[in-house]
Amino acid sequence: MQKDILPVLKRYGYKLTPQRRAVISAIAGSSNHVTPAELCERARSEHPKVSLVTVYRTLKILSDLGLICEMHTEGISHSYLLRRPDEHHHHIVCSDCGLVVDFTECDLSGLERQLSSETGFEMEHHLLEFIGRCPGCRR
Amino acid sequence: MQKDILPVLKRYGYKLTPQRRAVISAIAGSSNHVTPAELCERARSEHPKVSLVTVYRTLKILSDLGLICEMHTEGISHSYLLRRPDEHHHHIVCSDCGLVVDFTECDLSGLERQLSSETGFEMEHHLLEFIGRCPGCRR
DNA sequence: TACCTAATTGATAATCGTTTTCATTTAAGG
DNA sequence: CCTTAAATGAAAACGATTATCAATTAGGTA
Repeated sequence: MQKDILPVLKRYGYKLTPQRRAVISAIAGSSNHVTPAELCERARSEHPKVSLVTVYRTLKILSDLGLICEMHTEGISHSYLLRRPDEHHHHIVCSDCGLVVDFTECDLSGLERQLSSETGFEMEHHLLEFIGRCPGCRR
Repeated sequence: MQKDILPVLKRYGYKLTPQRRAVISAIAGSSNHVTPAELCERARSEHPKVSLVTVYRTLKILSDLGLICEMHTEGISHSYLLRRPDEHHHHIVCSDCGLVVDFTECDLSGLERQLSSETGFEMEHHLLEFIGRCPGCRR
């Protein structure tokens, strides 16, 4: 997890401050999507002096490097998740506890081809997310 | 378009004020998704005294009645589109001009069933959106 | 047509999430 | 160690959205 992230930051010339380590460790240790405010709280349990501003800045870096996914589930504030599979993938999100499971076999190429020829659109990308209840929350 | 919307509002006891008519006419007359601020501007061309607050309130009503779709494309402010097909449907959005085309044939039931059995999730709904360039913007 | 009343409006202020500013601190290479 | 550019946190700025409240108005009723 962090073992993968930290060297990447270093390679790009970012300094490995305790605050950054705490934020990264917090997001890497969560299998749920988290908002910046939640992430800040979790990071503080590891390093009490993490400011929300630093959380935003760290998320910006991770996002620029393609290391996190922004979730599309509606809500007031954005939420993020560590990018786990390297490949193109999508998410299944539990509407109850927020657990996120990744999946990579999205075969939308047929639908995409059909819609392209019907509408004349040249597709660039797509956005797919399943929302449901995870085994744990179903009892 | 508006011909469908106005009676619904009336049926639910909402008053048909000139401001509301202007907002509804503005969103009904657009085949692009619009932000509240854009909608306010367009509504003002019909009724100069439409306040942004009223736009937000009207959007809230339309949303509660299921008459508009909230778009998932990232951005600072939300954007909305009149709900055109009654059925379950999704959108193809032009990344250049914002044109939105609806489609109803999304056969995700196979994928959904497969993912359900693999993960144990009980699916509630899904979110699908294609982003591409429309025929006009491709020249 | 002329009220009546509850719903609606707009101005203003409040709120929430996010970004910028800037002076101080610090990681990390020499 | 030293040095320096990068990173930090506090505070303020900012943009989108929501709440407050007094004044206006749609639409039913006398």
